[in-house]
This record gives sequence, C-alpha cells and structure tokens, in this order.
Amino acid sequence: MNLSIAEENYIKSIYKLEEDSPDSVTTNALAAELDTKPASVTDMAKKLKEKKLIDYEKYQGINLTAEGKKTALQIIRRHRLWECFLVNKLAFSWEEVHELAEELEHVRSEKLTNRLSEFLGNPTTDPHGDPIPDAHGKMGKPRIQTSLHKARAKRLEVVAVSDRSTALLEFLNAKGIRLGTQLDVIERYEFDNSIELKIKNQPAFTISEQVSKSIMVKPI
Amino acid sequence: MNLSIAEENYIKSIYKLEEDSPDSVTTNALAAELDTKPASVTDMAKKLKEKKLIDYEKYQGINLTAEGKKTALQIIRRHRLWECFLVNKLAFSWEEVHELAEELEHVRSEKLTNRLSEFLGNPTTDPHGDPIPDAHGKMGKPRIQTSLHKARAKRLEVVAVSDRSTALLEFLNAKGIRLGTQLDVIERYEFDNSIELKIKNQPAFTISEQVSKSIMVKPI
DNA sequence: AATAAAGTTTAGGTAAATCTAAATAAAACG
DNA sequence: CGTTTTATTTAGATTTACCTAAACTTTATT
Ligand SMILES: [Mn+2]
Ligand SMILES: [Mn+2]
Ligand SMILES: [Mn+2]
Ligand SMILES: [Mn+2]
Repeated sequence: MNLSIAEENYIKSIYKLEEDSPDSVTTNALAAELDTKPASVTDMAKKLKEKKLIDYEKYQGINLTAEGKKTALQIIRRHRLWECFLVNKLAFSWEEVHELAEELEHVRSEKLTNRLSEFLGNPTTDPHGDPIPDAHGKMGKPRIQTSLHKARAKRLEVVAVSDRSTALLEFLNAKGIRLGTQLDVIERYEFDNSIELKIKNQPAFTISEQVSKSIMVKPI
Repeated sequence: MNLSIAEENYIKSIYKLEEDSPDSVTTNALAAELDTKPASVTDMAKKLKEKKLIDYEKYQGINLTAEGKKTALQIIRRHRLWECFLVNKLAFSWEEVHELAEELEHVRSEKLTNRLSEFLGNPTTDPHGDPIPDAHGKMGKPRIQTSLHKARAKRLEVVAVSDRSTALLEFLNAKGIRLGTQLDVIERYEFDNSIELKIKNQPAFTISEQVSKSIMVKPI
C-alpha cells in the first residue's frame, strides 16, 4: 500500500491511542493527538477505511485493522531505530531525537530499515525505553511498566519515559534523570502528590505529580 | 525560509541544470529533469520568484539567486552525505542510494547534517565521485572532469559517473567498473564511437558511446 | 423523558502541487 | 519578412490535506 506522510502519521497515532486504552479511538482524541481538527479526522477516517487500514463507522470511533496494525508497527520500527541511530551514533540527546525521527520514519525502505537495525546491533529498545518491533512486527511488551507515581518501592530504576516532549526531557536532564538512573524515594507528599527523590551523590529534589507520572520505573 | 519538498526538488534541479550550462534554465529542460509538465514548472517558477530564490521573467528562463544557490548547496550536501552513509556504513551499493537520498535530503536539520558529516569523517566526495559542499556551502570543483569519451590517454582511472540511473550503474558493476578502477583503452572504434577496454586480470570488453560519456576519468 | 452539553459529521472553502487543452510568444526557416 | 514550428504561459480542473461554521447524534443532566 502506498501511504502519504499524513496517512502514516494518522496510523501511528491511532496505534498509540489504542495502546493506551483498548476502546475505539475517538475523533476528538485523535484530533488532539495530531494537533488538528475533528473535521479533518473524519475526512481522513473515511480515506483510511477505504484503504482497509481502519474499521470505522460514523459516530462509532476508529480501530486499526490487522493490516493497519502491521503498517503502524513498521512506522514505529523506523521511528525508534532512527532515534537509536541519532543517540548512539550521532551523539544526540534523548530530548532532541523525537522530532527528527518524526521525519525520518517516513522513508519507506525495508532494506534501509533492516540494514540500519543491523548497523545498530538490532536494538530492542529506543532511547526513551520504548520497545522496537522486529522486522516481522514482533515487539516486546508495549509498556506495562509502572510509573514512579504509582510505584511503591523505595529504590527504583528508571526504565522509560512516557512523554517525549522536549521540555520534560530537558527537565529530567537537568535533574540527572536518564534511563538506568537509580532513584531513592525520600518522601511522598500526599497533599499535592509530589515526590522527594535522591540520586546517589547528589542533593535531594522534588518533582511534581505530572513528572512522576511520566517516569516509568522498576524496583531494584 | 521554509520550503516544501517540491520546492527543494525544483531548487536542486535548477542548480544542476545551471551547472551543466551557464545559461538560463528553460521551462522545458526543468520539466524534463523533474519528470513533470512545463505548465507545472511555470506555476512553481512564480512561487520561487516570490520567495526570491530564483530570478524569473516570463519567457526569459530561470536562474537561482544567491539565496537560491545557498539553499541548493545545503540540499546537495544532505543528499550526498546520506549517500555516503548508505554506502560506507550500511553497505549499499552505489546504484541503490540515489533514490533513498532523494528522500533523506529533505530532513532539514543543520545539526543532523553536521553530525552526520562528522560521523562519516567529513567526506568530500560522494559514492558517485561528486563533491560534497561543506557546512558553509563551499564545494570542490563542480566536475570539470573529462569523460572517457573525450579522454585521450591510454591508461585512465575512473573518478566519477555523471549518470545516477540504476541501469547504468548496474551495468558498470557487471563490468567491474567502479570509482578508482584503472582502465586500459585498447581501441576506439570511429564508426560508432564505441571503446574497447581492459581492466587488469579481466577479459577485454566494449562499451557504447553513451556509456563512455557517463564515465569521468583522469589519466594515471 | 425532555433538554442541555458534548462529540461528530457534513457542507463548503482554501492552498499546494499537479494536470490537460487552449492561447500566446519566441525562434527558426524558406 | 512572413509563416511555421517550438516553447511557454494561462485557464480551468483535480487531488490531498487541511480549515470553519453549521447540522446532526449521542450522552449526560435535570
Ligand atoms: Mn511522522
Ligand atoms: Mn522514542
Ligand atoms: Mn528529493
Ligand atoms: Mn551522488
């Protein structure tokens, strides 16, 4: 199937929203995700249905078909491999790569994708801790991880971040939080859900609830 | 300036045609180069003039402005660096990379471009022997090279090819001709301008005038 | 259940990049 | 130099991906 860049971006966003909640994706949610208007989403939904990439009935929301999921995984694979390339080979930092990968992901060549993967040592996670689908679309668990907000252990390791915004990632950089960083929870403040943290050899600091929800962790 | 992919492709093609002959670029020549129709070229010419990237007056042909040339060199830089990446890092062969670079060149990030260049060891020529502009748009001679067709020496080294078509490059692969290959001219046949060649340790073979015009050489 | 609110779709429009066919200008030719 | 040929431009459509405003459905609230 020959998809435009716009169509690919829709497919990827639908996949993402379906991942977060298993229901149908609503027109409004998709419009918000893609920073566009609901009317535009309806237009595109008709087109993608025509191409059999989504199931869609008026007012009933959107779901990817099997074909649509396959397509989404290919795009996600390319996106995350390029992010690895930028970070591991070109020394970009994790907050810079999402935007660039947003463009590079649209170069559709299986040969390029597979060669790139090989060149990078067939990585299985991207710089934000997200799993990379393999050439057949198989991907490790799509993030059943616990957020720092919900985790109950005292000692935790950062395994992913669920928000790619430059602002958040730069904030984490400033605080010294990256993938693999080990955190000690000093205190959880009930009244605003902020958390006081400590990283070895550094002064303690406090993060907001919003930030703690974006940091995925595992106990150590 | 924020250019669309279509606009960038026009700018690059205009640069190429201006390089070949110093006159104004004609509507028809540009349409042929871009595999589009003259009417579309006229439309785009108006737009690029508006953006001050070309000088253009009805019926008078097209020339890049200084700004247009600068833009063209940036695109060419990205194109050729990606070609180097594909050949040197991902083991593509020279006939495969042009199409891919045609897409990758449109990712506009100076930081990415410069990091990529550095990663590749700041190469000065691409896999087809074409010079790569540096970060300031400085580029080695734009091919004053002699074609095998015109060269008079008996022993020659291949320094570039002036045709990126897959068909030609695959033909050259089959004959064992690549950049740096040393050729002995056995015979030049006047009646059809074909040339009999020999590469060390291989049987002699004959190439057509068309092929010999696309192979750029220097005496050794 | 009736009404209000929220969500979604339709109608109608715009801008970019293309096209074909017709009109016009420039160049080449006898 | 006038005429034919070639090159170029204009006029008018089409497709894609958007938009706003209005209409319509669904859902939530009294
Ligand atoms: Mn994208
Ligand atoms: Mn990522
Ligand atoms: Mn291109
Ligand atoms: Mn090249």
